[in-house]
Amino acid sequence: MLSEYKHPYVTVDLLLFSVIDGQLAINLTVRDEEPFKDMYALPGSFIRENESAEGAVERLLSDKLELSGQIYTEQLMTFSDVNRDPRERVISIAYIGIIPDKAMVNVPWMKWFTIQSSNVGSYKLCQVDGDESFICTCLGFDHDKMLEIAIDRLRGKIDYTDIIFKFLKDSKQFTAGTLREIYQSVTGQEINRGNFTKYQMNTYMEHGLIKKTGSISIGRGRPADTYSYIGGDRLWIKY
Amino acid sequence: MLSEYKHPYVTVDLLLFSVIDGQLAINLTVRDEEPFKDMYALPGSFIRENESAEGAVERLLSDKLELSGQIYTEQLMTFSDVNRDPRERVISIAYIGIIPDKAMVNVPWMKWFTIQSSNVGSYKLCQVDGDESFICTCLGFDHDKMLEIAIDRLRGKIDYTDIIFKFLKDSKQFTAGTLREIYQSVTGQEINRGNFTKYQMNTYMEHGLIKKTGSISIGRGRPADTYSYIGGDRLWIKY
DNA sequence: CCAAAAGTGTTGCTATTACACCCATGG
DNA sequence: CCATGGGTGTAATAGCAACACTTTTGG
Repeated sequence: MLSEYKHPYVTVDLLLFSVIDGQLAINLTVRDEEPFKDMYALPGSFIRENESAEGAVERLLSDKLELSGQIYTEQLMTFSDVNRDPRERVISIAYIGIIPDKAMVNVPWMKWFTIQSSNVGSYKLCQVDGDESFICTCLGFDHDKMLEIAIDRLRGKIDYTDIIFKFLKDSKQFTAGTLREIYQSVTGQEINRGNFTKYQMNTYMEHGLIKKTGSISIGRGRPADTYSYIGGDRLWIKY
Repeated sequence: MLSEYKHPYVTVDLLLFSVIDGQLAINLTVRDEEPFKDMYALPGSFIRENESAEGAVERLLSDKLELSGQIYTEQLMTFSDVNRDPRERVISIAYIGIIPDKAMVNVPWMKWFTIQSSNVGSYKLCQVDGDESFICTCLGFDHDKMLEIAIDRLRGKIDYTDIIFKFLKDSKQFTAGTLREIYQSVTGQEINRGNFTKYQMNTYMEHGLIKKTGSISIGRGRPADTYSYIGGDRLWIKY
């Protein structure tokens, strides 16, 4: 015995993001039991004896979300308020996850909600593909707070890391326009098209994150240069 | 019972920083029992049933470090590798703390070590006031990793938050030179004196973090304008 | 009077922004 | 042939870094 105190439960909670129709979106599940029954909340799981928090997140991704393959995740922060779960003392380690396509989550109990920045510090969640398209203003537990912090983190990191590329459906073949749409969806603000193509794409290239493929993409309007993400795991720190 | 799995121990570990003689320094304690007996490690404590992680950190500060009053702390991240403690399964939530003066810690079991950036990703720790002034290259548990991450965090945040002011011995009366010394100690690189006074101090003022007191500080050379920190709790996000 | 420490000004460079112009395609 | 989307150029501006010069004190 290292300490005489009762051990808390420890869980991981996952904030899985994607971009849907030009808007940042989060994947939620409706709670089917108390507490917070019938409210939406983040998917989560208890950490088992023989796994790390990262391991629990991986298991959560494959078991509850039925997502296979490599999914980008990073730790957000840990929430430990004594009464954050009304039943028992539960400490939760929150993780951010990013997937490029909402269709990758293919289980009926998970729903996508687009995130609209309304007032400062609060968001409107609007269900995607919902027959009802209802608006959700409040999540179970302290998941509202987690969401706020996670969005701040995403917005902060999009300028000096390579997380933007985790949203790409095809990271080996994409255009500046595609990347710009993601950028705008995450930050919630418009960025000049010409400048993005010239400077942002150029900076990515200078840092060895992407390269031009040489081929072009066809569609409406002038064909666009396509790029390929080659930037392994390393971060890109500006300057 | 919410889950059938054995609960892990949960602790907080504290990375308490200060600036000593123009160098970033960290407060460590020598371990008096296994594992890692006689090695240096971060001070830590188990989280009790009725307290949050923040509460445990406060208790750690007052009980083990005998620090009273308001100390700046922030969560770093959580470490959950299954075997990070060889005895039992222990998850640790690491916190960063900052105090302005090494003399505030006044217990014999805590020692200060200045941090010298040597190669990339590794640091040399050199004991302060040590009769021996020995060099420590390795800490117990995964505390080396925690230290690395914490230093990165400090260096990253010093440019766009107000943590620099937490190092000030007297936040109501300080000079640009004092602040510049802290800046250089934390980042480990020199910054031009004139520019710091002109631009950095000006930017702090424009963001309402500090104001000129009107009085001047005397000493060798031309008296310096003094400033006062007025920036409450809020962060300062550049631009 | 001189060294030390501090405030302030100048200059050039770089990054960012806004905007304009032209290009290549599909319908 | 024209709307649409994409590449590229230009000019103005803002920020940053290096450096020089001046100011005010203590010894």
